[in-house]
Amino acid sequence: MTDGVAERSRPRDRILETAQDMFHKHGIKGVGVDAITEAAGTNKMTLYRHFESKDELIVECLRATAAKASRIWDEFEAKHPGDKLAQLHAWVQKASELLSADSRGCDMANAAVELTETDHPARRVIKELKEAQREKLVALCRDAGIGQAELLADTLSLLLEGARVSMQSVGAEGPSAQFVRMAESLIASFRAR
Amino acid sequence: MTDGVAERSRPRDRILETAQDMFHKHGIKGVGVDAITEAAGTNKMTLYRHFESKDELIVECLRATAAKASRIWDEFEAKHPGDKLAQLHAWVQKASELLSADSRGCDMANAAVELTETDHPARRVIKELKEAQREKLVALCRDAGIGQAELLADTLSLLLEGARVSMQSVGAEGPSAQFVRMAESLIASFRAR
DNA sequence: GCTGGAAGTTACAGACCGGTAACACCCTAG
DNA sequence: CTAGGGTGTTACCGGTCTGTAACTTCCAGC
Repeated sequence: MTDGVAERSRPRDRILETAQDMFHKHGIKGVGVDAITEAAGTNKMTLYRHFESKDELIVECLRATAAKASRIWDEFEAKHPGDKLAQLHAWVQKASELLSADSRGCDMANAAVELTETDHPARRVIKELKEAQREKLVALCRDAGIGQAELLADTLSLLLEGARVSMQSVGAEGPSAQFVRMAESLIASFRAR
Repeated sequence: MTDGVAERSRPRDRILETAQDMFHKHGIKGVGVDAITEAAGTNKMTLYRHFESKDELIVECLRATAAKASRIWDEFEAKHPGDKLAQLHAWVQKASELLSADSRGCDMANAAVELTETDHPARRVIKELKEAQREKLVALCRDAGIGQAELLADTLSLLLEGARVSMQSVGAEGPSAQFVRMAESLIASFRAR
C-alpha cells in the first residue's frame, strides 16, 4: 500500500526526511515533534526510540542536509571533470537555481538564527559544516587559478548567504535577483587581476 | 529609586525597549510575554493594555528598530554634509562597527527567518522597511556619482546581509571578517567604470 | 508455529504559551 | 478632598510543548 507519506521506508528514515522538510518550511521552533511524527506516518514514541531528544533530531537533520549539499559538489566534478573554472560557474548557476526554486534559504543559517542558546548542540555542527563548505569553495577558486582565492570565495559566500536571507525578508524581486550578475562579474574581476 | 530596569519611564516604553532587546538576543519565538514584562518591571496585563497581541508588539518593535536605524542616516549627512561619497564610506564603516559590536545580526532579517507564516503581520512591515532602506542606499550611491547605482547598492546590501547572518553561523572569524575590504574594493571598482 | 524485537497506541506528566477576568491600589488633575 | 484612569496583583483558561510509562500489535527469522 506504500501509503504515500514516504514510500514506506523505515520509520527512522521517514522521520528524518519529514523533519528536514518541515524544519525547512516552518522553522525549527515552529514545528513540534508531534506534527513531525504524524506527517511521517508514525508516532512520538518511535521518534524517541531513535533520537534521544528533539535537539538530537535537529542535529541529525542538519547533518543530512549538509550531506545532500555535499553531493552537489560531486555533480560539478562529474559534469566538468578537471575544469575547475567551469565548476565555479556551475556553482554560481546552481546557487541561482536554488534561489529561484526555494525562498526559505539555507537550513543551517536559519537554524543559527533560530537557536540563540550559545551552547545549543546544533551550533557546533553548524559551524563545522559551514567551515567545511567554505574550504570547498576556497579550494575550487584556488584550483581555478584565481590569485586571491580566499577573498573571492568569502565574497561569493557572503553574496549567496545574503541573497538567501534577503529573499526571506524582501522577496525574490529584491537585491537577490541580481545574484548571478554580481557573482559572474566578481569572478571576471578576480580573474583579471 | 528608579529601579534600574529602564530608568522609570512609562510602562509602554519600557516594554517596547525591553522587548526589542530580548527579541534581538533570544529570538522572537524564544521569548514569552511573561519574560518581557518581568524584565521590563511590569506585568502581563499592562502589556495587553498597550498592545493588543504579541504579534502587534513584534511589529511595533520592528518599527522602532527601523526608526533607530534611520537615525544613523542622519548622522552620515551631519558628519559629511553634501559629500555623498564620504557618506557612502561612512556607511561601510558603520556597517563594520555593527558587525564587530553585535553578532546577532539584523532584527528584521532574523524576524523574517523566524516568522514563517506567510500572512504574519510582521512580514508586511519587514518588506516595507527593507525596501525603504534599499531606496536610501540606492539614492546614496546615485548621488555619489556612481553609474550603476542600483547594482552597487544591491551588491553592498547582499554583502552586509550575508555578513550579518554568517556571523551567526560561522562566527566573527569567518567570511564576514573581510566585509570592509570587499565593500571598499567594490565601491572603487564601480567608481572606475 | 513460535519468539523476540521493532513499531503502534493511549494516557499522562510537568512546564510553558498567549491571553483574560476581577479586583486592589496609587497618584495626579480637578 | 475626591474622582478616575493608569497600573499592579492574582488567579485562571485552553492550548501546546517535550518527554515518558505501560501496554498491545505486528512481523520477520528461526
